[in-house]
Amino acid sequence: MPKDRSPTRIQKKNRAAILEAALEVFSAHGFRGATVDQIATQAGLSKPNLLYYFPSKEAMFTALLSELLDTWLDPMREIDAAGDPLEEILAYVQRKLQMSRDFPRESRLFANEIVQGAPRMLDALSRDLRDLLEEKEQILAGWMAAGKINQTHPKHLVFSIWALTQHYADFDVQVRMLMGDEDPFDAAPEFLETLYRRMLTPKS
Amino acid sequence: MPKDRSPTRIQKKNRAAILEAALEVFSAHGFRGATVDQIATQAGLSKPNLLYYFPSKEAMFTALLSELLDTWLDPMREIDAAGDPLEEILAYVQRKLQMSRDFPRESRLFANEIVQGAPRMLDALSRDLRDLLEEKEQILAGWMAAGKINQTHPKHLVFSIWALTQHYADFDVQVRMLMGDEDPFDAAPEFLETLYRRMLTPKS
DNA sequence: GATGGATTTGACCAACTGGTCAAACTCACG
DNA sequence: CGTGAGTTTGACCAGTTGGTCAAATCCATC
Repeated sequence: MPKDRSPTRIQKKNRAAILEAALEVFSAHGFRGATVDQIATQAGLSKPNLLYYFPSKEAMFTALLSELLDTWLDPMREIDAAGDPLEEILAYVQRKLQMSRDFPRESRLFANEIVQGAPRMLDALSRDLRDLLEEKEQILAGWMAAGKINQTHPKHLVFSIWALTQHYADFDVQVRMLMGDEDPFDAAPEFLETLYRRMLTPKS
Repeated sequence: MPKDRSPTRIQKKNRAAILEAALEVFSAHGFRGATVDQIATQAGLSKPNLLYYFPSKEAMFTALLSELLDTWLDPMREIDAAGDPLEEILAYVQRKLQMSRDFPRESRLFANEIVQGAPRMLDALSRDLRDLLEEKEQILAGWMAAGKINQTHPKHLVFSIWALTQHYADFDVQVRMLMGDEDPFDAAPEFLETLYRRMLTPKS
């Protein structure tokens, strides 16, 4: 294992290559389904070399998670209590959808883990996600109480945004199989905008 | 492997026990993450005995899939072109939500497989699901053209129903972690009814 | 209650997997 | 350049896993 002094040029390059390869392999096969050898091959390194940089397969996984979770939650952090309620929500939906388009592997990494009970992620989630959701839930509830958007269950509203946007990344093969030539992401932005606009625009 | 004559009492019982155990284990760990030994223990049988009834782990998985897929698609088959459009869709949403509540393991089994690219399921899906979706899509498009429900992308509408309802089964641990004591399925039916009613009720 | 097919299993195997280690190699720096 | 820390790897190991097989046991039928 490399010393934890300031990382050398080589350390930086190899750690990055390993995490990139780990993302590729873990997101495609899940933790159990991925092998260290697969990751090594993908990274262009030998297996013992990987284990020189990370003490174990599990350490690669958790390092990857903690690196990604922050970025993953950023779109939600941007929801601004001072902004226009409906537009804030619609913009969040579009940011989240864009994440599914640009980072499908990250989405599938989380999906894989959560579907299987999130045994290696629940701690991180309850640490980072719980408070964030609570905060934004307050904002949504405030907007509803003020009549700025239609009344509905704030938590379920957030879940629905997650479900609808991540579906395009997590179930990509199914969606593409059923859509044939058409790119799902062509119509998705408008579909979701319409859905949430109709759902949330208060009856004047 | 038992003869494929009419199955004996014991064959019926053991095949059922194995498939039930396989559902439990595959849905929790995915195909690669599940071991034959786990399934055997869960079924109360020995490992060689499992392999007497199914030639391989893969055979157990595909047998399970083909047994479940039909039931899984039933709620969609019930959509009736002759019924009241909005009520037909709302009823479908509720049926699908009920499936997530009553059969979360089945939902997670499919989710696990599809997230990983559905290597063992894509054939079955494109055989059974493609035509069914196309048929119901026509019905939805007809309703929209007739002004019975609001205009929107029919395929994305169906995807949204799948995403929203299955989310409660597939991401169960996350949802429950964030909802604390409250049972997600208490408010979900009303939330989804409201969502689709607002989205689809045509502007009079 | 005998008998032959159906069922069950302990022992086993080869392949795979995560991880170790000592030896070899590379590279920044004086 | 020499040198020592940083990096890489071939060989290896122990545990796990899917699957086999011959022998043992069970059970429906006559």
